[in-house]
Formats: sequence, structure tokens, C-alpha cells
Amino acid sequence: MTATGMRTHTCGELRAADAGTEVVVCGWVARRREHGEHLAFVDIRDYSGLVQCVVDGSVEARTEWVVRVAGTVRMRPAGTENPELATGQVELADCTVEVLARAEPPPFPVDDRTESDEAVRLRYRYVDIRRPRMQANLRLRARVTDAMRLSMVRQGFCEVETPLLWTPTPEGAREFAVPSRLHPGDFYVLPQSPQIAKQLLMVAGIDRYFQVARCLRDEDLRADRQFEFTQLDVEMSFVTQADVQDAVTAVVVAATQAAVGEEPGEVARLTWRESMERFGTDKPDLRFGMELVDLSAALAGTEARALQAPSVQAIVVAGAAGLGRGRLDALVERAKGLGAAGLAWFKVGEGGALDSPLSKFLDDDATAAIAAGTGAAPGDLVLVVADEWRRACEVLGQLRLDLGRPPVSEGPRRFCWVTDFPLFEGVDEEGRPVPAHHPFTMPHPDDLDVLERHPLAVRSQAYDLVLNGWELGSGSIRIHREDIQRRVFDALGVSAEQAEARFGFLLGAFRYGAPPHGGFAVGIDRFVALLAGEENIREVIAFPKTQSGTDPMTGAPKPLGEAELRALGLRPPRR
RNA sequence: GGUCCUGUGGUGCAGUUUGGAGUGCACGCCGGCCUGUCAAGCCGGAGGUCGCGGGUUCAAAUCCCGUCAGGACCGCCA
Repeated sequence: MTATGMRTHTCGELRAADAGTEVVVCGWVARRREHGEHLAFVDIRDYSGLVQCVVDGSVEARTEWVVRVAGTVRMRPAGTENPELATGQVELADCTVEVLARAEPPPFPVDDRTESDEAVRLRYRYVDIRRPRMQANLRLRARVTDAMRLSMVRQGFCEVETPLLWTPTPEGAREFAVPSRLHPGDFYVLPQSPQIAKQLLMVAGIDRYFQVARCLRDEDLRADRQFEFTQLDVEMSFVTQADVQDAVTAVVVAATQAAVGEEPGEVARLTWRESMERFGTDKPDLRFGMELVDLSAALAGTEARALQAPSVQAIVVAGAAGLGRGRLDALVERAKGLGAAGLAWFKVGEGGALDSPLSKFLDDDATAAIAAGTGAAPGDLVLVVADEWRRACEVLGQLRLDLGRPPVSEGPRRFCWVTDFPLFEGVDEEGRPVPAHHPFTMPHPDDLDVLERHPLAVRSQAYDLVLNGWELGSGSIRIHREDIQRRVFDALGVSAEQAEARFGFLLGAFRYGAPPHGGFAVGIDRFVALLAGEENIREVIAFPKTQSGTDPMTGAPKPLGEAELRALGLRPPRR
């Protein structure tokens, strides 16, 4: 399958069984070892690996030159095998080397041994991608999307493409605007996601839709966020939450199997509330313990002012009682930086005695409550945050990650579903509830009665898929009934006119017979990064942007000429 | 918009704390030697705006201010 008109084999596939075969391989010169004018070794590299070629004489080709090598596969002489190489049992003998293209010395070594400056890697990305690590990452990514498509199709889903040139839908993420040449002054936007399009496809009777979809958001970049990213976008009709979660679980399990050759273990399930209580976050990393302990009741009557708050939460840092004052002060500063009023620490000594700046304010009951409640052992450090419930949990959840989280590449893959998110996430400056997901998210049926009276207590039929502390994606059952949608818009303070102006085409479509439906989207960049053991999604994207949104290779973004701007109905900006 | 880290031949680093000659290490590159290496080895050589600008000082890679680039994070990401 890999033979072409120019080659018979790829470099990395040659094995002992090929001994005696005359072959032709093509690739780049990885290294050259010359032993005078009578013997030289040239390592040829292509995407499949590396093979050693033996040349009886000197070699014209230099590092990264592109060559075509004809020779005979033979077993290496006894004692010269290289167990480090997949092809290390054999070599190509009696080689003739044809130079297909000369090359300048590469700007950095084309191997995985040193990590070069990322700006330089991106500028010469076409060289960077020759490295085994990048080759492996991009091929892993391809296996993941292949497996996802296969799993979707087998489950009866239909892949449908949706427009990249979409219509502005204010609110949500900042959108990239595309000026219209035929309608000067008007704009398309690039979709933040195909959310509305896929709901329209449900009204259209597609029943089970999926798409490997590019999404674009003009928001600041991060290790796990690029302007453009790829989602496995899914939507299903006549389903419950469990149906969507089952379909998505099957996909990610199949993709994990295809990518790394092993099935993940049980996919855990916990409610948003449980996740916050136990891990202080809605995207828990289940690879390690250090769960939060609620000391609110135990310390309700404490004299210590610093611990008087609606909620008192704690974590135990095993064996950390020896931390010096500098490290402890840094932890306190970190907690304050995360929004906590403060952070209390207790070193657990022999016999359970607590050493802390707060010791003198604590009676024996309180001391016993902290020791018993947390189960801390001598030598451990207990960290306590007293604040509003959510803030106390979130601050300790972050400290838990700071102090206990293993590297991305370590440990098992622990998927979990987080369900029953609140429908609203606090209130804005005007006291209006802010939707936690999007405004088409169906409220939990048990909470519908209190939508008007206690909106912040309403749970939604929204759910996230989390893998080792990374949010892989989210989804929900959508509102398909006009009366419920009206009530949610009312709660959000969106008038009928505003709703019509923003989403009129969707609401209009719903009047023509909308099936109950729900869906999900998996962030493929993050998923692949986790499977590849990479901390950064740029490592699994061929041509990513820098943190400031530039491309060092092409120089984008660049100014457009004045004439081009005017043709688009735009005026050159003042700089 | 903000906080923090980094910037030294092509690459990776040390040197910056405590100012004293562009000093050092490894790789790469160029030339020579070398018939079993595989990160080959040995000998020789070239290669520098210490990111950029300003300031302090007799003297700045080193101290101060500003700025640019890359990165991590906060805000932001319905």
C-alpha cells in the first residue's frame, strides 16, 4: 500500500523477513556517519521510521536532503544490530543514493531529544512536523477522528456539513466577522459552533446528526484553547439525556481504543453538586484523591474568627507538615489570588496535635473535629478555607490541583459525566440570571415549578464529559416547546422582540414541528492532546496560532490593501 | 485589560543574585583524517546587535525604566 512509482517500501517497515529483497526507499537524510572514502552509513527517515543504508564510498547527501536510495535488505553483521530501531535487525546494503532535493541545514534538530523554542518551531512548522513526536501526534489525531466517524455511522448517525458563513448571534463568545462584498456594510460571522444549525437539522427530520466541525471563537488563547478548534458535534431526536450520553460514551471509548489500544475503565457519573463538594470543580480529575472535606458543621461554633463563614472546607496534603513558612505563605497568597479571604493551615504532629497560627483560638473539640473530620495523620498538612460554599470549594479545588495533580501523561484515563448543572450561573450586574450553558437548555423537569420563584436553584438537563480534569465537551437536552422557551427567556430578561431578532429563524422553525432533541460536542483537540500525553493542544494541531493569535510561519494576521478594503465596504483603520 | 516566567552564535544551556575584556559547555555547521558506525570518533575552523531602546556607572549580558516577542495564568471562552 505504501509502494509508489518511486519507492517499493517505506523506511520503517523493513524487517528481517525482507532480507535478500532489492528495495527502493525515499526520505530525508536523518544522519550520516562517514568512515573515510570507502564506507558510510546514512540513516534515511520518512513518516514510518528510519533505516540505515550502507554506502561503499562517500556520500553526497547532507542532513535533511531528500534522497531516493536503492539497495538490498540484509541482516546486519552479528553484533552490530541496533535494538533502539524498529529496523535495527537489518540494513540496506550496496546502496546507490539519488539526490531528489538539496536542503539547507535545518533551523533546529529534527528529533525529539531537544525542545526548541516554540516560536521557531511554528515558523518552520514544516520541519517541526518531520519530528517523530509530531508525526505520531497527527497520526493519532487521524485515528481518533476515523474511529469517531466509524462509531457514529455504526450508531446510525448521518454526517451533515453546516455553513461556515453564518449569521451574527450576539451573546456568547466573540465572533469572527466576514465582510460581505455583495452587501457592503453587512457581515457574516464564522460559527462559534454549529449549535443552531444542528437544531434546525432536528426540525428537518435528520434524527441523528454528527459533524467533525470547525468552530471559531475570537477569545483569548490558552494552552487548551485556539481561535479555531474542532468538535465532534452531535445532535439526536426523540432522546433522553441517557441516550445522548450513551452514544457519546461509545464514541470516546471507541476512539480511545483506536488511539492507544486500550479501553478506558468505567465512566464515572456524578452530579455537578457532588463534583463541587468532593473536588471543588465541575471538571474533576479522578486520578487522585485529596477530596474536599466539609467541616462547616463541626466548626460551626468556633471562636476562631478566620473560620467563621457559611462554609468551611478542607483538604489534606499527605506528608506536607514539613513545609517551611515560605511555601505556606505562598499557598496563602495563592488562595487569596483565587478569591478567598484567607487560607488556614494546620500541621498534624505526633499524637494528632495541631500546629497552626490559629491553634490558640481553637478549643479541644474543634481540634478533634478537624483531625477526625479530615482523617489527617501525623505528618500531614490540612488546608482550610472558610467562605461562601462555592468559593470555598473552588479555591480548595484549585489548591488540590496545584499540590496533587499528576502530569497529563501519567496515570489511567478516568472519564466521568458531570450532570445536573445549574440552569443559571449567578446573576449579572442588573440582577438577571446568567445562563450556564445556552438559552435553549431544557430545565430539569423536577425544577420547572420554581423557575420563576428560585431561578438559581433550577437544575438543567445539561451535562459535561470530563477526562482527567479537562472538560472534553458539553451538551444538553434542548427546549423544543415554545411555552418553556418563553419562560426561560423571561427569566433571562429577554423580551419577545429581542428573542425574535436574535433567534427568530430558530424559533420560527420550531413552530413547524420540533421534535424533542438533545446533543453534545466533544472537543477533539483536547481529547487528542490527552490521549497523546500532551499538555498543550498546539502539539496536536498542524498549524496552530501563538498565544497572541499570530502565525509565525505566514505572518498572519496582516493588513489588507486599501483597495481590497474598499471593495469589501470597509475603511482602512487609523493606526 | 492584568499578574508571572523566559529572551545569550543555527539549536539547547551556564553566566545575571554580588557590574569588571563576549567567558564556558554540549549539539549543529564548514574543512581534514578515519572500512562497522548508529547522538560514530579524532583534529582544525567559522559563526555574537547578550531581543530592542533609554538611563545609572569609570565600566552593564548583569542594576533601573520602557518596549517587543514567546509562554503560563486571571479576566474572557452563552
